[in-house]
Formats: sequence, structure tokens, C-alpha cells
Amino acid sequence: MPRSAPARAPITSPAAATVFTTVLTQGPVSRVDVARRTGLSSAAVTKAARPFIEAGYLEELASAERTAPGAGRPASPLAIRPDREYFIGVKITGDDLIGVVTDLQARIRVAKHHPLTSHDVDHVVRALVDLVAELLAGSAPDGATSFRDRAYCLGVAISGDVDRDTGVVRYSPFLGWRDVPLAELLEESTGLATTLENDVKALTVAEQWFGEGVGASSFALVTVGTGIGSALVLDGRLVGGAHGVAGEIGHVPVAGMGADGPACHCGGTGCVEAIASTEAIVASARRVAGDPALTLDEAVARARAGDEPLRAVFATAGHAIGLGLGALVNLFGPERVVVSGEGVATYDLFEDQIRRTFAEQAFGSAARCGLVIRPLPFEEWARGAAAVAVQSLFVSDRL
Amino acid sequence: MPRSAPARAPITSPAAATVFTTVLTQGPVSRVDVARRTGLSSAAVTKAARPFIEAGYLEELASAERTAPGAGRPASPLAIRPDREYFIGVKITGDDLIGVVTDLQARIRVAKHHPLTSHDVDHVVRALVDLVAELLAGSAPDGATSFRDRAYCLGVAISGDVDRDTGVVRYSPFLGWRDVPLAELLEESTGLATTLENDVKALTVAEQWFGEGVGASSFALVTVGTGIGSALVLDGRLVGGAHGVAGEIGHVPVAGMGADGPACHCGGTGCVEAIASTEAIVASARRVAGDPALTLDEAVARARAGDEPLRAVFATAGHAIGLGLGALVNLFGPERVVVSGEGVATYDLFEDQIRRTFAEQAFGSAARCGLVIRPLPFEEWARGAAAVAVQSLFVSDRL
DNA sequence: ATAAATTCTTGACGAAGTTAATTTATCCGT
DNA sequence: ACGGATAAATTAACTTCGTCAAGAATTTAT
Repeated sequence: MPRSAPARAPITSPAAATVFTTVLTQGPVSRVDVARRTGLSSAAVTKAARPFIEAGYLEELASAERTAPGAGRPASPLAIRPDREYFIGVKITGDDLIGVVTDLQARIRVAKHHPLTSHDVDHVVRALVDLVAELLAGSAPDGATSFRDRAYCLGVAISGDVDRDTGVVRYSPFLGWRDVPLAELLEESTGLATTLENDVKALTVAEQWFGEGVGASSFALVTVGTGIGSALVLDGRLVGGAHGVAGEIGHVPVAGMGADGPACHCGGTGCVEAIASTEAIVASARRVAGDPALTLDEAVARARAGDEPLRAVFATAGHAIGLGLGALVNLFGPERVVVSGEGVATYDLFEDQIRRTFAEQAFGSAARCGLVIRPLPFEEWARGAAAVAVQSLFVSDRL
Repeated sequence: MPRSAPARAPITSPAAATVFTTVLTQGPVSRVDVARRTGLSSAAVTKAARPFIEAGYLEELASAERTAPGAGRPASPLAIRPDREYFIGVKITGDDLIGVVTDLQARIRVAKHHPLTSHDVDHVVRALVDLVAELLAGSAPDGATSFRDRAYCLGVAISGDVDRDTGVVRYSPFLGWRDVPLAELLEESTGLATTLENDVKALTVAEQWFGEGVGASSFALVTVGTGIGSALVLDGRLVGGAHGVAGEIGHVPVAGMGADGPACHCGGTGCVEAIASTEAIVASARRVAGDPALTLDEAVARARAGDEPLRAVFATAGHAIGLGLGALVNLFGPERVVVSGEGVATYDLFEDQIRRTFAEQAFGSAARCGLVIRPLPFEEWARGAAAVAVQSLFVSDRL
């Protein structure tokens, strides 16, 4: 009788999911330790861990360095085997596709770009299928196997209004799409289990499991760039919004009272995005410099060189972002906030002011919230998509 | 062998809790209907319901009017027996205690005020014990029994930083308290199981179970008055904030950018509370009217009579609140928002502007969020406390 | 009457996790 | 080197909770 292939991640019960996520996100941990952290009995951990070991997802490390010296059987920590399965993540922008292959810990193994010449659904699907095929053709560093043999899940991130549960793009302003059942289309043409998610939420998932959010029951991620957005994790769950809208920190009105509030394309007034988006900054810089052709890069260079009026433009943007963060933090009281942005280059110009305003505006102990500001490399978006794919192991059924 | 008294609410399993809350909050429902709404099997509902019926908490109504005409055994809906247990709720303000007795559905049966002459902990505890005794001495409308015989739980609401799990008042600005183990003190001296909660959160709990929040997976309540605060419910759970701070909509900076932002006592600038709190309104009204002795009531009267500058003061406050709501809704995307305030009288002056600004500022489908604006009677705060006591049936163990 | 529909009830079963005892592996003192 | 102490891991029996499937109850429709 032929030996059947080892099962895919055998997540068969809440306890199994708990144990697996704990080991996945908290690095090597002994069984007792998992039990302590999760509240499960150690017997339950033993039982839940075995199928994962048999299926190759977890392994027992040789007994570790003894941290607490003393008697007793040494722990044999459980560790993830990151190469047991690979995941494809693709971010769709208006201009191109960015795709990555990651391991179970969402660490990028390969990344590829692919320009988009049309926003036609069929065209995008074909391009995406091609990109996935290219990515899968690569081979894992252990040499023996290609990614194809161990990749079953695809995550796709796209900005706009996305229904993760049904895999439908409800509205994408950049692509001009409405109600496109993208996950279904991709599932048919790639054969991979496909999960669709809003891009900022995807990024947040990556952060929640494999970044700054590990161990925090609540945290928020804010992205700054062409648009300004955010997503929140509360009690380990992504906040969705009853009507699909949540985390729109870009449209928090921080200058909505006086006459000084700039109009925002959303119809509101004084939105963060109307002040601190890349576009808004460039517009202000041009006005201040009296040069209608000034580019962002030039403005950055001159501000760095000490041009005070231009420095003030960036400071104003930082202030607006800080105020938005203040609103966010006062309303939710997250444990940590990560601010990340496309313009890697410009961070030095913002950071100070963001921190100062934030500290001023955070109410009471909300100020104890940890604030991390850091650049956002290109592939990070695609990595977020891959992280969503990893998470899809846990709640795989489409509605 | 003596018959033992029927057990208190026999909440022994998740299913029991689910069934009981469903009947409690969704009115009479047939068992199958409970099953459909909760995802439980109908067998589980039958089993879970029985002990509640035996203990007198639920009853089977005579088969109801047939709503969907057709064949089949008629349903015998389950209904709550609201008088099976009474709850005491007390709100502590700086000046007085407001206490109520409610039934299981948090409907007020008796209300009593009690002035506070000192903020000394012992004094407040004694006053509260007296108030509770007075309340309990009353008798239920069914005549036979006094409240005392069927009241086991006390809820206490207080503004400030409160740890519900441990029953400790961490910080109360109005009373000048820090780290007072109030629940413990009251439990000892009243013999009632005591739950402590922040006042706005308590109000939100009442709304969640017995008001506008029924059936909404996420909603927010905003209170406007001396202070401006809010609390959020997400997925049926109150948002706590990692550091105990959450829902501070009063300190969302809606006028933080220009020079026009008024300084707030919190150290921030342009906070909603610095514009729209009762104090701030009075101050503006005095400035506008050129009368440093103008009272709120006079300002209201003159605004109602058509005094344009004074009307503008209220409109400005409404605008600030609307912007705060915009921030809340864009970030959180609740299904519904309730705005409520102490100054019953002044609502007509705000409402319009709040709605207008909200509609302008809500991003995309966040505008689909239902907005209810309504006055907040005095006893409502105490009712919130009682609702917390009702909820304590479900998660009773102190940490 | 008889059939069909729908609600409610019952008892057997199964899944998941706990408790408590047992085994395993190491350190430590003599 | 040996025995005991100590802690990790495992095992097996048991508990709890809820589902399933079958059937009883009670109505309408034919």
C-alpha cells in the first residue's frame, strides 16, 4: 500500500491552530511554554504538536541551551520548519505587479516585478498568472525541490474596497474595477488557493504575525505615501468595518475647523491626506518655492540642505500625521503603532515632527503607546499579501 | 428532603450564555430561531434553555401568533422573566450618587439621588451602602417580594480610569482618587457581587444589550457634556485600550493645524473637548455676547430666540463634534453611532450641524453608519451601571 | 383521515481538552 | 558513579459540550 503524502498543515482544532501560531510567531518554544502562554494544558500541546511534526511543519530542536539553570528534564523546543511550504504574494498597483515567494515565516525568497499595460481584468489576470508561473519556476535554496512542489496558496493585495471572505474586489479606484471576483478567477487559472485582501490590511497582517505586532494584542499600522491609510488589530483580529470602511486615517479631519482646512478629494475638509500625501506635499512645496515644476526629489534635497520654507512644508505634513495618530491612539489605545511609508528617502524630514505632535496629543497613558517609524520597501506590500496567504491556512473556507 | 432554592442564572457553558443573551436581548424567540441566529443546533438550545426555565429566568410563552402561516407545530417562544432578578446600579459623580434598581432587562424600577458631601473614600462607601440599602428596601411591583430578596449584583459607574477586572479605581479626577479597590470595599459592606466600570463604557453596555446596539456587531456611543467621551463595541466586545485609554474622542484634535486651535487642558491643541464641552461653549458664548456672567441656560435661551452669534457658537460646537465623529467613523467603521448628552435641553441646537458635518466628513460607505442623536436623562448613567451588573452574570469571576 | 410541515425532545455519539499518573531526561550533592 | 530532586513530555482515563439522527408533538393542507 503506497504511503500517502504527508498532510498539509493539519490545523484540525482550535488548539492545533493556537499551538501552531504560537510556534510560528514566537520562535522556538518548549511545549510547556506554549501551554503557559496559551492557557492550554501541556497534554493538549503535546497532542496538537505531533501531527505538525509528522507533516514536517514543526520540528523538535535538540535540547536547547538551558536558560534557567537547575534540575529537570531539559526542554526540547518546538520550532517551525519555514521551508515546509512556500507562499506566493502579489501586490497589484495601477502600474505593475509585484510578486514574491516567501516561506512560512513570510520571509521573502524571490521577488519579481511585472509592468501592467492595461487595467482590463482579463489582462491583469493573465499577467498575474504569468508572474506566478515565473515565481514558482524558481527553486528552493535546499536545491532539491522547486517552489512549485511546496506552494499551494496565493495571496493578492490590492488597494480599495475588498471582500476577503468572498474574494471579490468591490471597488478599486486605481484599476477602475467594480465587483470583480478576482480570487475565483485566479484560483481557476493558477490552481492555487487564493486569498484577496486590501493592501494595507495585508501589510498589517504581516506586521501582526511577523513584525512589530507580535505579542501585542492590539496595534495599528499606518502607511504614508500617495494615499494615507491604516489598519487596526484589536484582540488579535483585524478591524473590518461594518460597511467595509475602517482605518481611513487619511480622512481624519485634523484641520476641519478654521478656514485653513484644505479641501480633500473625498469631499471632506482638512483631512490628513489633503495635507500630508505625497501630492499635497509637492503642491505645497511648489507654492512655497514659487516653482510650479518642482519635483518631490528636488524639494527633499533642498529641505535636507536647510531650505527653511521647504523644511516647514515637511514639518507641516509631519504635524498632520502626528495629529491623525493622536486621534487614532486616543480612540483605540493600541499597544503599538507602526508608521511606514513609500518614500523611504524622506523619513528623516518627517519623523521628528510626527513624534513631537504625537507626544503632545496622546491623552494620558495613551502616550505609552510604542511608536515605530520606518521605511517601507517595495516588496513589503507583496510580502503582506503572502502573509495573508499564510494566515489563510487557518481560516481557509471561502463563504 | 427540603427542596433547595432554584439556582441563580445557570450559565454553565458557552451555549447557555449564548442562548440566554439571545433571549434576553432579542425578545421572545422560538428555540429553532435561537438556533438559527446563533449557529447552535436546536438540540443544544433545548438543552441549554431547560435549566433557565427551571430557575425561573426564562419562560415558554403560549404558542405565539403564527407569523409565517403554513403547516407545522407552532413555536412556543422563549421569553425572559425580567422580574426574576433585580440589579442595583449606582453612578458616582463628584457631587452625588445616583442609584437605580432595574430588572433583568435593565429597565429602571426605582431611582434615588443622594448628595455627596465629601470625596473621602470611607464617606463615599458609607453613602453608597446607605443608598443601596434604601433602594433594596423598596418592593417589586408584583407585591410579594422586596427587591432585597432577588438582588445579588451591584454595578458601579464612575468616570476616569477604572479596571473592571480587578474592581479598582485607578484614577478618578473628579474624586481625586488613585488606586482605590472600590469593588472589594463595596462587596464587603453590601454583600452584593460588585462590578465597577468606567461610566461611558457602562452606558455603552446598556446600549449594546438593551438599546441601539442590539444586533449590531460594532457600534459606538458618544457622550457630550462636561466632558466628551466615547466607547466602542467591536464584535460584541468593549474596546479596552492596551493602557486603559480608549474612546477618548474628546481629545481627537479637530483643530490642531492652524493657529486657531484652542489649547486643551490635556496639553493638546484643538481637541473636540476644548471646543464643544459645556465649559468651552459657555466660555465662547460669554466672549461672543460680551457678557462674562452669561450662563449656559441664558445662552441657550437666546440662541433659541434667534441670536445669531450665539447660534454660531452652538453650531461651531456641533461642527467640532461632527468632525470627531468623522474621525471615529472613518477609523472604526461602526454599524451605528449613538450621540447622547447631559444637556437634554440643548440638543436641538447641535443636532443639525452634527449631522451635516458628519455627512460631509464620513468617507465612502462609512456614511452608511446609522447616527442617532438623543438626550441622556440623569438616571441613564446609573442604568448603565446596572446593565454592567447584568452582564456580570456572564463573566463573574474577578481576576 | 392522511400527508406534509415545522417545532421540539431525546439519547447515542464524537470531538476536544483536562486531570492525574507515568515516563523520560537532566542536574546536583555526596 | 549513584540516588534523589526536578522539570518536561507523554499517556490514558475521564469530562464536558455540543452535534446528529431519529422520533414525538402539533399544526395546516388535501
